Amino acid sequence: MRVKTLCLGALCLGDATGYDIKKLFENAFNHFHSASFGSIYPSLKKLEEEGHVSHRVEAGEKHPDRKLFRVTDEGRATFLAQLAQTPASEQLRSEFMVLLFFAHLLPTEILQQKLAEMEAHYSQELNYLESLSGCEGHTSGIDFTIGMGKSVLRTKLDYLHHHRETLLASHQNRPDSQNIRQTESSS
Amino acid sequence: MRVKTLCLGALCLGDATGYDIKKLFENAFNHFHSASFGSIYPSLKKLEEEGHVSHRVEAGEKHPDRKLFRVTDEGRATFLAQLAQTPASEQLRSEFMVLLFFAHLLPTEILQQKLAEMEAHYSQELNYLESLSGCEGHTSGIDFTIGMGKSVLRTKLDYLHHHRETLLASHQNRPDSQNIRQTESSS
DNA sequence: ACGAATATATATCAGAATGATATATATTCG
DNA sequence: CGAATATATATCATTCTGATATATATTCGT
Repeated sequence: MRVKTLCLGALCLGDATGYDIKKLFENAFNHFHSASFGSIYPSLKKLEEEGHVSHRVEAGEKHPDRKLFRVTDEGRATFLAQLAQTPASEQLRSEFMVLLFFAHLLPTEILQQKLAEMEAHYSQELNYLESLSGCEGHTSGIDFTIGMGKSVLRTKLDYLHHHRETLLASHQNRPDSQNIRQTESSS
Repeated sequence: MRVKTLCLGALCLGDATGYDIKKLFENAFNHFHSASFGSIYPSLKKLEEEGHVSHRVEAGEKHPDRKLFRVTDEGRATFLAQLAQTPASEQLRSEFMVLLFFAHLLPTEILQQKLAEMEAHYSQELNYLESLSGCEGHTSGIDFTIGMGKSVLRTKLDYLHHHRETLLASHQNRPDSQNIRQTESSS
């Protein structure tokens, strides 16, 4: 889904600045999507050119230059249509699994360190999602994403705990574990 | 991790063409990474300019124009160093969860359809990973990624099965469910 | 009270990646 | 025997990221 569409959706929840939308992505969308300022601001510009949103400047009050965007009726209709047509899909991008894929090329101590690092990230994200569970005002759909996110993270942590030692043991005994430093050469 | 680095890693497993590398990403990396031809071919070009890989043309045999790439000693060392420095991290991009986040704006039947669609994808990917488990010749690291992938997919399917009906029920009873077609207007 | 760090806020840009498209041959399959 | 699929390389417009620039307000420790 294009960042443009995502911005339009964000504005369907209420008026917001580009900065506000970024914060929404960092908070509510945290565990399943992200977008940078470099895509948000140009998106808002295009949305306005297309008549999907309008903006007024809130100046003077606190900070200057607060461009508060609002979705138009036409923009709202467009978002609804695009949303209904968006296929349900997911794509994981895991540097962690790339590391595991090539783990036989790494020293065991580095592998150990990467596993610990990933575990820490998982725990941190689980904590975050658990803190979100406490909050009120969530729709049932949002609760579903949080609940699913928590279940997945618990599964990942469990998997890590149950297979960590086995992995490390077989990594240390892997064939070629000496060939990392000396590649085919008999120094 | 840059596609350039990923290509270098792929070539550390054996000589390959750009096409072969794409196939590797589609098969072995399937559940945790992807890359398109539009990034692979330019990456190989740059890697060669930098002296990390070399190539020879395999012509005549079957198809013409098979550019078979091979990593140089320097390229292998570079990849090992970059791999060890890569932080363990993961990023999910889920259109499915975006749909759930905005589910209150959709008719219940569409939501139902999206849930079914996602379930089908999960099942399909689980089947694929289970077929990979049967194969031999995997390092312990690769087995770990497959095992973790399977566990996560089973958790997602379980979550879907256990919360589907509850979500659908509360979606049908959500406030504003009539306001989707008629926005504040009393036609 | 003061300086540092952080938060609010917008904007641009180089570099990277996607997804589509073009081109061409070989193989498989009904 | 024609269609579809697989093999193979390459380019390009559009999109996105991550970094950088700019400026003010607030918070926090000392």
